[in-house]
Amino acid sequence: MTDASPAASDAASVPLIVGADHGPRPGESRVDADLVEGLNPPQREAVTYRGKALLIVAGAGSGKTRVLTHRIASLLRTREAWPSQILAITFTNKAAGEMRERVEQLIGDRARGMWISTFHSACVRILRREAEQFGFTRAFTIYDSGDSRALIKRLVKEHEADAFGLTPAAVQSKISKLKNELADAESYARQANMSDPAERVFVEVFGDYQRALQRANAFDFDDLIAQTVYLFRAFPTVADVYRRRFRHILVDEYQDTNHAQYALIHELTRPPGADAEPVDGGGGMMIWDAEPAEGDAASLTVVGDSDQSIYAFRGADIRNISEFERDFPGAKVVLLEQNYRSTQNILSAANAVIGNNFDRKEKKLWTDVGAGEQIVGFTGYSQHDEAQFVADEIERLHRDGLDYSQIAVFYRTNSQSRALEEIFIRAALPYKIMGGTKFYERAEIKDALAYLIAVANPADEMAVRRILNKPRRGIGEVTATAIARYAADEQITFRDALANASALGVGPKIQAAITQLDAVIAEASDLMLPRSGEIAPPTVVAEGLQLLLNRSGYSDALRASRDPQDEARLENLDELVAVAREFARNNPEGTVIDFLTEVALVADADDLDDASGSVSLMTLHTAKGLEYDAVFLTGVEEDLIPHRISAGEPGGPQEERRLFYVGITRARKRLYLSLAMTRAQFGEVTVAMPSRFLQEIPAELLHWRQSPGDVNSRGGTRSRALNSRGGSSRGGGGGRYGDDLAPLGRREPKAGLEKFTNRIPSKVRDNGDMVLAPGDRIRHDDFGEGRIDTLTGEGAKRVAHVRFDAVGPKKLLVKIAPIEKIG
DNA sequence: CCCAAGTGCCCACTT
DNA sequence: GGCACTTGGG
Repeated sequence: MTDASPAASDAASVPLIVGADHGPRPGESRVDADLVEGLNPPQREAVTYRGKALLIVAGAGSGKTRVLTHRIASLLRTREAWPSQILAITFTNKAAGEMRERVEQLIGDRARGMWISTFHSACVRILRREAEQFGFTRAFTIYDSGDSRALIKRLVKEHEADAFGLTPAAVQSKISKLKNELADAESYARQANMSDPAERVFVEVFGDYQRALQRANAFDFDDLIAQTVYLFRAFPTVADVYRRRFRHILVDEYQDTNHAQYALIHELTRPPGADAEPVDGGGGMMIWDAEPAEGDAASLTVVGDSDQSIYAFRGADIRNISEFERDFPGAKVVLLEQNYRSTQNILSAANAVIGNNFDRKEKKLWTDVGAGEQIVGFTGYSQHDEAQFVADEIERLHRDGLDYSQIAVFYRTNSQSRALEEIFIRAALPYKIMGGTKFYERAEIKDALAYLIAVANPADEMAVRRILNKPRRGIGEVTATAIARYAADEQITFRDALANASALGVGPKIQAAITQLDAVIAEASDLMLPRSGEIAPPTVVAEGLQLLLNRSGYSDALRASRDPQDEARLENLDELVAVAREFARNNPEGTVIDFLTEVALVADADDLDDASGSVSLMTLHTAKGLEYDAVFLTGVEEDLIPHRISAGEPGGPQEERRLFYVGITRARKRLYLSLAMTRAQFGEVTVAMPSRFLQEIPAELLHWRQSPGDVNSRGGTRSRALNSRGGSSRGGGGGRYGDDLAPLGRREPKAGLEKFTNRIPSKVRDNGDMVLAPGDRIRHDDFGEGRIDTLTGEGAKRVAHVRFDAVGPKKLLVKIAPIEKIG
């Protein structure tokens, strides 16, 4: 950062925004006793410290949310700050909601007016206010990754960029990375190697992309942050408005901030007036000019834990937190190490695992609640087996009195949820998939939203193009191009060109269709866009949406369809209308723009509290910040965690370890680590190996119900089975299995099947080199008799396609299916 | 311009 | 094993 050398920055100083009639009284920094009661000394310090910069290094479960909320509450209660002077940034909307709630619990209505939101939401608020300053309108659209991908795809095609090896995905990710670094097409071009044709084309696409966004009056996700930074840098007086307003800035999950977010925080914590033209006018006339507040930077509190940094893939820069003290000389650092969440066994496992990351500040979580249960390990034969174990164990926990809502199942990749779901449905276990809500990504929902955007932001050509032929109106690519050309010739927007269908030189039928579409959008606009001065009734968004869907024929087309899926699509649209109604209830003055903002930014909105009574399923990333009595960490396999793709990336395996660490530390009382020996991927069965992270857990902490060695073993390897407590010998590799990771394919039939007394023993087997041919009859333990149709794959992956007499066709992995040849 | 059938590619994580 | 995109015939 640049010089943060506020003249006044000693600890007790109080922000000095004193309005004429209201404002906090300076000089009070008493913190009410109840706000520090029950806090340990470092927590207390983190709540009461008053200085310009505070870093709270908060280990997992160390009560950081409590500290943050109490800190905010104390600032408000002592009147050191008004709510409107507080900006608290959280990582998710959900976390923001919870924080607001908890502050309100502490101090009631006084909390109203705080900005507690994500980076993205905060930036949208700022950008909507200031959009006119730099060529946008406050009705701008927010493009999600799908939207920008569609746009980039078109541009890549136009530039024939794929000829240079530039795929849309690669271009998108490169642009995103650059924006997170605050680079734009021009600045990138200046330092790019422009003799490389691929670079030249990329720069062109990047530039076109940005111009297209501008023309569409739209920002992509990354722009929301970056453009706010540009705005502040280009318009110091605008920046000063927010610098004067936000006197206390608090940032949660600071380890996951990227450079743009870091820069934004720095812009906001610069002393106001430092780089502004002195606003003239004789002095004293400015709203915010009550004080010699010039030169007084806002106070900054950041909370984070570098061991939980898991978003490097989207530009998170761990240095933001590790170099905080250098960025903010004189910063206070408070370390929270006492854990109030988990048992010592869980913490010891977590400490042991994360200790393998080099280049980290030593930090050891501890608790005084005692050792607790051992961690339970289980190796399933397949992912279904593994899921069955999870389901059975959950049922047992539930029978023992644990509520479903206190149980969570984590996995590395979203695709792993399928097997779990299948088993859970069969077991009638109530579950809910958190995050990963694809609701707003469904085609019909995106279509409906595009209709709304066509009304709210007619400049957004992408949205209008999207609905042009939905439902089918006979308007294809040719017609769309004609419209675009006409719009360009006449210097009007694509949307306005629809009003002049007769001038397009298209057939009468298509003309009529265009005119009809234009009329529907116009009618909805009349309804939904409040005339100046008027405030539309809150129901107007839901009504307008309904109108658009009905009058456009969209709903009718789905109703008339014979595709059974279209019924579900209709239901989804009904749900969207219901969301709009709910939105109106919560935001009586909410406009269609506000509604679109919410659905664009709140992807996981649905999981606020309706997970009650259900087991929660989610990715490890989604799990961050949450906690459960019992946690199942599934798919603990090489290539999954650490993920295959991470292996080649610098810092990849370390980040994967942190992810694993995050998963472990979510558990309060019980932790289960499970894996499968085989896993179906891309419709093909592959052999899995135990994750290297498993051997980083001290053997005495982990009790294997069924170890990889148990499933895998045959004579001679058992003693080296992974941390095997069941194994008779622990000699040799000391429980390590580093050289014992050969896929089970090469195993021979083994002795000692009787040892698998715990679960599904009949399925744990190895058929060795059973030779099968099409036409052979076999008997399966569960499916009965059947006949082999075909065989595919080789070796351990050899698959038999079998038609069973009783249950029909099935695919079986020959190597290990519980089958025998008959006849 | 629309549809059905075929093929290629893919599945990291998210605001 | 599933989706997105292409292709060829109405």
